[in-house]
Amino acid sequence: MNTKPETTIHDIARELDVSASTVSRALKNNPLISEKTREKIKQVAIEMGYRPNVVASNLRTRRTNTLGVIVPLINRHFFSSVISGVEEVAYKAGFAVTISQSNDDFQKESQIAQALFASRVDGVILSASMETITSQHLNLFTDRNIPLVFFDRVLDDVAANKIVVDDFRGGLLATRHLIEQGCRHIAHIGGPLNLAIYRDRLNGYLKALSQAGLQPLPEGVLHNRLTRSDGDEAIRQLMKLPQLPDAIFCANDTTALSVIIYLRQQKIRIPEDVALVGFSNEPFSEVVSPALSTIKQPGYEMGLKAAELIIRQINGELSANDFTTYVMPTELIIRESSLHQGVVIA
Amino acid sequence: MNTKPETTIHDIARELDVSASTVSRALKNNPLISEKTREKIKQVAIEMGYRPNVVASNLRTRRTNTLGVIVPLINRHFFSSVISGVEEVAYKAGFAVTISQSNDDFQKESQIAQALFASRVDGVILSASMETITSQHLNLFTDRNIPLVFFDRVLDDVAANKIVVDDFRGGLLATRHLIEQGCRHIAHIGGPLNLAIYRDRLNGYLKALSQAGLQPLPEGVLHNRLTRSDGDEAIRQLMKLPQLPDAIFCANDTTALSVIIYLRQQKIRIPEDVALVGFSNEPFSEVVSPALSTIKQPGYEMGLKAAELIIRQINGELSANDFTTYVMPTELIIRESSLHQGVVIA
DNA sequence: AAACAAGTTGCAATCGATTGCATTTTGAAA
DNA sequence: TTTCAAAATGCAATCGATTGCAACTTGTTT
Repeated sequence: MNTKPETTIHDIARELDVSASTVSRALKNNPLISEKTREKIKQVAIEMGYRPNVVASNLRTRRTNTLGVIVPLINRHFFSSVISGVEEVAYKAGFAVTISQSNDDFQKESQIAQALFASRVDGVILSASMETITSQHLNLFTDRNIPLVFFDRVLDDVAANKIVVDDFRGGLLATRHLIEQGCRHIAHIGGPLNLAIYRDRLNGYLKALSQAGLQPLPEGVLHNRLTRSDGDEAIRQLMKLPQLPDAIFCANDTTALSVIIYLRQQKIRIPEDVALVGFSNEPFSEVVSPALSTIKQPGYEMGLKAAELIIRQINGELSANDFTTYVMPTELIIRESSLHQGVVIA
Repeated sequence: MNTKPETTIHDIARELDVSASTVSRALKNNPLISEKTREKIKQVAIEMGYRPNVVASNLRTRRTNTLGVIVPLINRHFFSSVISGVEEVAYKAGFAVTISQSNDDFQKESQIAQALFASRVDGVILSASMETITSQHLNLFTDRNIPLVFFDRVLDDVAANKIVVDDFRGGLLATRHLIEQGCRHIAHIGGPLNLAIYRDRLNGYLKALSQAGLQPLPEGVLHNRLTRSDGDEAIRQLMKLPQLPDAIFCANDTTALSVIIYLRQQKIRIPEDVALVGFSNEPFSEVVSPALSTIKQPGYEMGLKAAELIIRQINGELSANDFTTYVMPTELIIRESSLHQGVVIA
């Protein structure tokens, strides 16, 4: 009933009257070992139900073949897509993936970093919390040359490979599109400005406006943590302004959804009275009514890339002090929420 | 520029002229060590930037403080919610969480099991793939008393703690509700019958019908893997039947969404012509148009429970051969897609 | 047959922490 | 001061795999 005893290389060695080193080498297909003994050893290993003890191996080799991933919230489509991509690549390369969520709490992010460091992951893939301003908590990794790859919510002051979408262009395209629809009083619900992605989206928005000779809506540029309730609060605030917005560019789909729900309640028409563009292309965006225009972010592909990069860094295939920021393409998806011609899904 | 050398307990021991055992005990707050030396040791440990080598500790203690989680698809709201719950509890208890996805592929599920086994996770939380029929691949764990907890897609023939929702009751409530709305020709798009949850949902559906003296729609009970395209195919098939359905109970929201989109295209009204109930309460269900009636599944809470159970098993707090199936409550959420009175969101 | 290189295998230390048991120290009682 | 239990510390083996170096087998070449 209890655990059957584990077979070790020593047991196999004893069985065949060879040394443990020979067994170790044979199982690793080391060419030093003759084919004959190698085959025999492998045979016996199977018969004895041997499983290598990776923990012992890890101790000796100082590698864990484990990647740490820190995201704000696992349970969020964009992030779970990235994780899915990371897992896919990591699995094929023989790495395990350890996931932790910061809940957008800097304190927890730091503690997770500690924990991952203590557990000696070989590399860390990270998207920062909404609260993250400093990067000292990551010195643990940078100090010891433990590879670090950022995605989406990257930190400017850390030298590392980074994967982002073209947030500036996203903001630009979204806003320009709204302008083309005839909107002139365009508000923006943005994220915290300590994070580059939200600065970039904001700047894209500002650029599109200035290119069209327009001003941002006075008091109409808000910044919060972009949750459902933040969005709710923001839209209430916007609808109290002396000059009402005729369009809103939201820095994520979640707040755009809050806007849709609130406006629907208030019988304010979308897009006729207020046009709307979000960011991220969450699954609900396509099916919400009205369908939400948004900027597509290739989460899964970003995950693939992040994993590829970190594994190459771990394997020393990438220069250790020459980092690149990979900009993935964004795409504006135009749906009902911003279409003034008013095409309705057939 | 390169990695600074690691401090070990031996370094600390040498520094203070004590033995490594003393250091080890002191750092673990072992009462054998006097408070005075304990304090001194901790002090020096901090000064020297000591970090315990968990790998060495794991080797010695034969524990990894790691939980393995296998889900069909990370990037799916229900599953990522469960993972989120697992992570929450695990983190607090000092466990790392390793995630893998089977992509609903039995082959991959088996390989993941192998990998988790090899990496010596302390316990495994699992929701089976659509293809999983046998459970031999899990003998690895059961043979060696490695705790296993199933959730949602459980396997009948494995003795383990299991967490499910009341799928039978879900199917019953959903179907009964459709009957109460006046529907008489109710179809069902279900999942593979090798999985108990889909059998239960089907049986709930059948029970509700028979209680009302109704028959299942002839040729109107389909089984597939419940993807978007499966749903698409299924609804096309149903709409070719001699007796058209006036309602459909879908075993998940994904296929229900396929149905909504197809019927919308065909200008078939929901719920007037065909009423609809899904299962799982995905985030899009609330906002799709028409809003989808569905059965709520408490994913996050299931994750919390799964983690709690497996950790208690690992710690030997639970009898090792006395297993329970925990049935979480389901709740019918009634929305537009099944409301014949036709209340529209205000 | 001697000599030597190439091909195989083994020895033993190492990775760092843990722990049963032995030993030493401390302090109080006799 | 002696005695002895209690308290504190150290010894050394252990967890299982890896690897530089030494040692031993082959087989080939003069």
